Amino acid sequence: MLLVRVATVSREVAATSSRSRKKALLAGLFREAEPADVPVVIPYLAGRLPQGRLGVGWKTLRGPVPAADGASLSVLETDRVLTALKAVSGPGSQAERVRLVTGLMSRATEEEQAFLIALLTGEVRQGALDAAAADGLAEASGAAPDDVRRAVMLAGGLAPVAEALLAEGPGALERFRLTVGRPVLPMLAQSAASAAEAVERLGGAAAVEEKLDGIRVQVHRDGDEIRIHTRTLDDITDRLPEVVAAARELGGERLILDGEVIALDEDGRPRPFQETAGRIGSRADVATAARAVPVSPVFFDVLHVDGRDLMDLPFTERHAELARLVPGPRRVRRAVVDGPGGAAEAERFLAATLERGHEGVVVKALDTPYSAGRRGAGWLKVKPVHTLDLVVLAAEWGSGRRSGKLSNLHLGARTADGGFAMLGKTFKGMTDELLRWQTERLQELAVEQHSWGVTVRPELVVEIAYDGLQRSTRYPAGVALRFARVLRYREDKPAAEADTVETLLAAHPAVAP
DNA sequence: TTCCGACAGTGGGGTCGCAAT
DNA sequence: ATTGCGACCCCACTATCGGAA
Repeated sequence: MLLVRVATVSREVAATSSRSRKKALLAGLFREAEPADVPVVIPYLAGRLPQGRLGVGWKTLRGPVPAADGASLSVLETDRVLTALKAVSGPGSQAERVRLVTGLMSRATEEEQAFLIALLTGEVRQGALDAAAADGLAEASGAAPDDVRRAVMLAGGLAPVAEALLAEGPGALERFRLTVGRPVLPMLAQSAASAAEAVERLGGAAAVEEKLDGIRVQVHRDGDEIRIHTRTLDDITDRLPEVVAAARELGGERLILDGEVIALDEDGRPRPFQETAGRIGSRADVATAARAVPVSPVFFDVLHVDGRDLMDLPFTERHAELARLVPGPRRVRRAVVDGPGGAAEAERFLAATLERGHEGVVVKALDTPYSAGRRGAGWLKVKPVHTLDLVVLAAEWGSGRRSGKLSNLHLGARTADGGFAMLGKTFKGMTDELLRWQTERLQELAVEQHSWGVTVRPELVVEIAYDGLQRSTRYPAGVALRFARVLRYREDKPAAEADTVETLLAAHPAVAP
């Protein structure tokens, strides 16, 4: 198959807002693909590279390359070049990457170039990715959409399912079963404003579990063989020797466990997320990193035990197995609440959890199965929200559906000398109406136009929600906001009454520099 | 007919490893 | 030794389509 077919279909998918039309377009091309093309075409149309990321980003792709006149590049030739690109390393590798990319681009038409750039940067914004591709695959193969999605989730990706389905038909789906050693997409949680609201929404008995601010892991044990995967299924086994050792101490020979890895102090209090993340990101000298910042696994779910799949069982039953296999200190603390006092009890558990230094809680329905790969309504996370009144210092032009709108705000707090210190940026929490309004308002306040946006007179006050402070080397106060989002503008409030760096630091003494 | 679940898009800060400077 | 890029951790929120109610 020629690359131009994929590029054209991607453009057509992007052009329609109808999801059923997107699905039909994807299905059409899936049917058209030869068996040899399938492992490449399927990921391409889901906006992914079969090789994963290649070490090529915007900067590497910046040089414009004259486009080819006619479409001659095949999907498989493209894939061969990108496989070669992935293998490049060592001194001179950057020049070699540029050489390979330039060679590929020079053989591509303008439309193909645009698609390749989007693919390489991971920004194929066609309004249809994993879920749409799975549905398209179902339509193309005649399999039931739910069965395809389940197989994709169990396989950890679309490509193997697509190959089997298109070669053998719907019967091939039976092969995709939960397998120890093969990671499954983890279940995610929705958000709730309070523990009481979460209990209310679940309507009935619920488990309230502490939410640890670490790295999500899925641990597979097959006898002495241990594998550890992240939320995106990356294998990080080699970075976590102490977690491997801990997993060997558990009950059961063949297990799949879900949990969090976190750095704790001697007294069991959590260290800042930045320390856990730095430790788990360290690959070069694991032994040294592990001595400096040891981490612990803490589990909250189990998907498989010694030949029995537990994913479809109610949480209560899965947790009973977990308690049998994993000792208390290696399990997340929890309380089961029920009845009229349940909401209040959940709030008390949340308060106690925060007191111990943790991030919040996850409230879980007791009767729901493990919805792998989904943001299930049976898990609701609750974290405390802080707010500040900050001053807009600048705003950046948005992209995509926000083109032509001032979107990303630079946020400042007042300083002792009467100026403002930037604490971070945010683009979150804005409705289309608010984007329109702030674009107009900020243009009125603009003192300087840049290619990236505008700087403004520091007069507009905006109420910001955030999850906490983190240390920063980038911002002048030495701290930055974590997960900042807009709640509302405070036109009633002059900038002179906005919050100060001093009060912010006082509110987060543990993080203050 | 209205409601709501699921997806995709729009980007945020930090940290590490690696290559280039 | 420092700097810049890319990958990958953490992530919140809104708009929209289409099936559920």
